[in-house]
Amino acid sequence: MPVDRIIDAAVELVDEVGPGEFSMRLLAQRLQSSTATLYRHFAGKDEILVQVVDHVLGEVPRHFPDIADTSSWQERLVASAEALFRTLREHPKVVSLFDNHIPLGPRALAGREAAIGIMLAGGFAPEVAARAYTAVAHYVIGFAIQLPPAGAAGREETQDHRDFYSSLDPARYPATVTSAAFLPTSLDDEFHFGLQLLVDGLANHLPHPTASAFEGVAELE
Amino acid sequence: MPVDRIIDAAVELVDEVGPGEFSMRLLAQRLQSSTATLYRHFAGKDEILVQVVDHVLGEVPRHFPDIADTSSWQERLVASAEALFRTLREHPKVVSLFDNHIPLGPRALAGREAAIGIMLAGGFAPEVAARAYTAVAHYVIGFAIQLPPAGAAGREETQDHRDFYSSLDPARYPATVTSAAFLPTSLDDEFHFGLQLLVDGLANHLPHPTASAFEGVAELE
DNA sequence: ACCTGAACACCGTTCAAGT
DNA sequence: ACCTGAACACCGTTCAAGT
Repeated sequence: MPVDRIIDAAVELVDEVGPGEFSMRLLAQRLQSSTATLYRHFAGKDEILVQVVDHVLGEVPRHFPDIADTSSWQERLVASAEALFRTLREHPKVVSLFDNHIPLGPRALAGREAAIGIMLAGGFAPEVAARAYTAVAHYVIGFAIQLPPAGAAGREETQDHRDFYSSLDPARYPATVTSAAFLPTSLDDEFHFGLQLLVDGLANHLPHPTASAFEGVAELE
Repeated sequence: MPVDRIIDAAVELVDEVGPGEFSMRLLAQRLQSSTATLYRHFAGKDEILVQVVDHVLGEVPRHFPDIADTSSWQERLVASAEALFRTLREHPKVVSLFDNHIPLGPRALAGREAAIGIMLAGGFAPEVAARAYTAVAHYVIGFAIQLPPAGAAGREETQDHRDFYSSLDPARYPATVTSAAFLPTSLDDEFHFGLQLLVDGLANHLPHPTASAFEGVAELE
């Protein structure tokens, strides 16, 4: 019973039934084996789920568009965050497993290395690069972890939320109702908005402001 | 058996043992009752946990510092996000319950209303106000949900992470190792950095730039 | 009306026993 | 060496039976 076969089946199973319904018995059954056999390869359920997380993170590079070497750090950082987001959207039930710990498996480390490398190459100080990665990564996780389970179809859910907010008592929730009609239709748009905020804010932390948000000021000085 | 007593005990129990170990039997035992009695008041475990989330969100206003009416939208938005973050840090095991759904209970709605109200009062268009709230809320959740369980003591964990990143092979993870030494000591600092990025980025979305990031430009025009 | 013990069909994990 | 059935101590949920 190769370890990889167990992990592959575990990812499939979590994708299908979610971490709540995932059980050692179901996994053993799917592998035509028994639970005790699983315990010969893994210390327990938690260890398997840690490997599931890292396996999914291994799919992130597949979502990277081809980016020219001349691209700005902004384009590269946005592309890497969106690649992570798309990967997590394909495995919505796996995102729950990001609870209570920062993934530290080999694929997670590779992603961290790539993102911090983008910042350093962009001219940021190491301290800023590390903080920037943390901020962006947590934003992506926070967005992904609250996505409704896949079954409900993304756009319908968005519509449901808008309708729900619109239906509230305007006397009690005036700001919520006012803004509800303007909620973005697309989850991708909504995600991209916050991501762009972070990137725009980062431009102010470059040691020697070049292009970007300071263009106007630079020209006038 | 009043409903409030059940919720209070449920919050206590989740705080102590986490959602994983939380069980209807343990809750019934703590209330000197039986599980079947709990089912007379709630449809099931999930419904109780939804109420636990909303109860905890009710504590957010306690973490609001007194803010003068003359404060800027930046100060007010930062204060509200930090109030949510502090609340969640006091209930680290509850944060896992934010999985897979956006809280829509009365306390959650009150928080949403307050934050969007801050943005509208600050002069933002309703569309931007809604997107800004979504971005900030997801950032806070994303940060809070990956916090290690309380037992391990916050600062030690941070130290552990720094040591771990520093100990990696510099040939394989050059950017990670380089930046590791500069990781913030305080989780609050790390949280505040990303939050400030979002707020800075938002200033660019004001319809008529007033004070803030455009000060220099405004003075020169 | 309100509560309960016992039951059902499940868990994660372990271990003696088989090949 | 590798695998397994059966066991242990748990789950969430239900329901007949008690007061």
